[in-house]
Amino acid sequence: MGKDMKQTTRRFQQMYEKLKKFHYKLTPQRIAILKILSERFDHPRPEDIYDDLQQQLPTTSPATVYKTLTVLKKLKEVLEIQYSHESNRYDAVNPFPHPHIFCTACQKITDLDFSEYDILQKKIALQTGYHVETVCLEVAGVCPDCQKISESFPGSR
Amino acid sequence: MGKDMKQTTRRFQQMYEKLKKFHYKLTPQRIAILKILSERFDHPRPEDIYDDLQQQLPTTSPATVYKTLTVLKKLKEVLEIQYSHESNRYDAVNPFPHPHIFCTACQKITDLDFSEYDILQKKIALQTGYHVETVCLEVAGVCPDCQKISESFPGSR
DNA sequence: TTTTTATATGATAATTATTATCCATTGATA
DNA sequence: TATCAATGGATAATAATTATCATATAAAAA
Ligand SMILES: [Mn+2]
Ligand SMILES: [Mn+2]
Ligand SMILES: [Zn+2]
Ligand SMILES: [Zn+2]
Repeated sequence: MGKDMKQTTRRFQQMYEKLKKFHYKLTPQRIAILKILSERFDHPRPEDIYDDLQQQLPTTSPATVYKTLTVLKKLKEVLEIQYSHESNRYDAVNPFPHPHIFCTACQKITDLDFSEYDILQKKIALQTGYHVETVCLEVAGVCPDCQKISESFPGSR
Repeated sequence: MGKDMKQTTRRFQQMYEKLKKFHYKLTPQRIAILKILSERFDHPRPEDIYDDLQQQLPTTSPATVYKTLTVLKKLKEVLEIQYSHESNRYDAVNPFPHPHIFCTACQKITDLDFSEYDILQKKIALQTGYHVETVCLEVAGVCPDCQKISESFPGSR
């Protein structure tokens, strides 16, 4: 069993227990969604989750996916990444606020490992006098892999 | 003439000249929208701009507001601040990318004067190897004024 | 185990911001 | 002033999400 597998199982169990603790019903639909969420490291959209779900429970409705995400959001078991007039993306693997970086070439969303993110909140609070609640840092650019490709095919974009 | 007035006039002229330079027609609708945009420091939504516009040109359509904003966006004369499933907000007073802070109590959006924003891009590029194109930093919290109010009325929120 | 019941599901409609379409109008140029 | 491509306005289309509501069901109670 790989390390990802262990992490996946643990996240599934954490979410399962959280739902139980707060007396939400553990329906087959919800259990399937939890499993999908715990296995997807790529910040899926509701429709991505719905597509996966169709494999197992073909009668499920998209509304159920949205409703389950709403519940998990309330319980802070999934992080919602909002995009204007595109579908939201969700991260249940790491549900705590963290920054992301989006590659405009290959469209991949990756957790941004930016060491200073955690102290940003304090710095901003100090400089502005605000009581800071959320710090949303979303970066876009071209990933190293895609830079290599565009070097090999100059002028292709 | 106050300082804001001078700044307002200058921004109007800058936008006006930019449109002219790129051979966009200077219609009464566009001129009115430029004036509104140059005067509003509060990051208005398209519907806010439309409401103001109704005072002067009551037959204007919301589509015209959207189309004009699209043009100004392309010319980098307005900054679009995207909100998921809420209206976008626009800043033509300072059209260059900059961070904002939103007060969750009074709903005010203010330019975040965060001195380290400009170097964020380089730091992230260095740490990740990405060619960074945009850095979106949007903070939410309670502004100093609203903190005072909630001290005077403890437990009111 | 059966009964009960509050909650969840699924089908569908509603909502909302934005974009697309299309024809009549008009600003800019000659 | 005549010309014409660009623009405006009315309206339809789009797309993600949320609301509604009758039916089904997980879980607690009997
Ligand atoms: Mn993430
Ligand atoms: Mn601003
Ligand atoms: Zn890439
Ligand atoms: Zn405030």
